[in-house]
Amino acid sequence: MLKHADAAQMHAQNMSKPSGRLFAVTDSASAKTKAPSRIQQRNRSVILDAALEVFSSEGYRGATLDQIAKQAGLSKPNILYYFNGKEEIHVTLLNQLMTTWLDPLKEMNPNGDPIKEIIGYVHRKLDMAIELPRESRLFANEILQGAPRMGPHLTAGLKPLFDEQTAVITRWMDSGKIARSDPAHLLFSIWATTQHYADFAAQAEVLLPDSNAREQGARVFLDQIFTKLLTP
Amino acid sequence: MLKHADAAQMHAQNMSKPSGRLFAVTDSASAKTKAPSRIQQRNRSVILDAALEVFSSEGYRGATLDQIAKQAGLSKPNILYYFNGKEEIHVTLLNQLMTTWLDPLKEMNPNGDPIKEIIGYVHRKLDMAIELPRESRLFANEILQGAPRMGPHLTAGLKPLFDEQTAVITRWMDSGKIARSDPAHLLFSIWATTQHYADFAAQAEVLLPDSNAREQGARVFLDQIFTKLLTP
DNA sequence: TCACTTTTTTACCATTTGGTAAAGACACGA
DNA sequence: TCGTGTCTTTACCAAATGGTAAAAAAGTGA
Repeated sequence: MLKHADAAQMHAQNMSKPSGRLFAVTDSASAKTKAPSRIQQRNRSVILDAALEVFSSEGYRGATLDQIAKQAGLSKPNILYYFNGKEEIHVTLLNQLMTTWLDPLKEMNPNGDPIKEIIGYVHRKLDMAIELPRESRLFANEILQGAPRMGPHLTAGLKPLFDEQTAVITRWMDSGKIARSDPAHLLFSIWATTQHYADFAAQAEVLLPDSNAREQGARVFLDQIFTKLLTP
Repeated sequence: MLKHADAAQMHAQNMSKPSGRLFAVTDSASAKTKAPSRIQQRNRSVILDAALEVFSSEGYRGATLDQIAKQAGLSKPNILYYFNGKEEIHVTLLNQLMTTWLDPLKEMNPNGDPIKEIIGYVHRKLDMAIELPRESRLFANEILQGAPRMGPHLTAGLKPLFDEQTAVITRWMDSGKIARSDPAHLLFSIWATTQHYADFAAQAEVLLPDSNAREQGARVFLDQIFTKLLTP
């Protein structure tokens, strides 16, 4: 536990590193780290991709550095050369994820046609679940576990956007352009139904084996259920 | 890894146990184990309850026997006196869960009023998510991880019931009593929206802190969305 | 090519974790 | 109350796991 404290202090004092370990670029101010080399960029992203694979299917505690190393095609110490530890890798992934996750919601345009905007959001979310199932599961794992390392992100990142967009939806309802229903639960139901296809894929694959039919069926169904709900 | 094989063989040959370890009552035929004592019944259920708590919030690999022991108020070796290992505890929980999980779906009556039956199912599912969040999360964890120890259960238990009930729903649609939509995805959406309130509670609590309002809002919203979908 | 930095490997370590052996405490019917 | 079987504790262990030190290898600019 002292290791991190030591490293932080060294960094603050801008001391030279005694051993051959790269510095985490986590913080912002002071001691500007020099631009990452090509090797660094490549390996960091290889590691993050491998870690995404492992964390998303095993959860944080279930994932091991050995698994990640194997998946990345690197040795374990080599991985610890690029990241200060297992947790730092996980946190990095979570930080990246937050952006990806919030983007589609941001794109909802208050001035557009309400039904089109909301259905469009449903489609973007479904596309994400299908194209980025690992990200969806990483998120699901984190929330399932009580969001131990994402709590602040939810409060600082998601909550404001959520409040903003439920307000937009409320205004749409007030104007009579869509039928009235609880905007918060509307968003919940969009998240739940779309992410279900990534998070519960193991189940869906047993019950509806044809993956093309499943995707197509999901799209049609979600279109239908949300259109019916929203149509005044 | 030989331990299990040994134990299995010993059991098959009905040999007497050399050490003071209780036998798992996993199998059915042969070697009828004598009725469990009151202490045994109590402790097994205390352990299972503790394990449910821990497994559901940490996942299988994230959970440790020490955590379970502490939660149960027993020593680790004591726990291994009642169960042959971590996995056996987990499997026992999963087996119990399967029944609980399938029951509400079974209760859907083919001769009842279609909309009432389906909405009733939605309510039962929502009640379960709210009253048994640990079970919901245990299930979610297992499926998220690719259902490594539940795959057979899905195929043997859930799939037939799923096929049966989608057929019932299809007949209801054929008869014109409810609007047409994909029955499989209808069930998916019911599962997704209801379990969401247990599995993503950490997120929902940040976005909609008042738990009473949340539950009530969920009930009203789900009622509305599924009624609108089903009404011809 | 040479000196210097960055990257990778080898060889470890301390802790955690699932699990065991065996002795001791306890319960209870005879 | 005594003996037998049930339950619990103490004291371990081997493997797995996150992490480190330091040397070797590979790049790289001059």
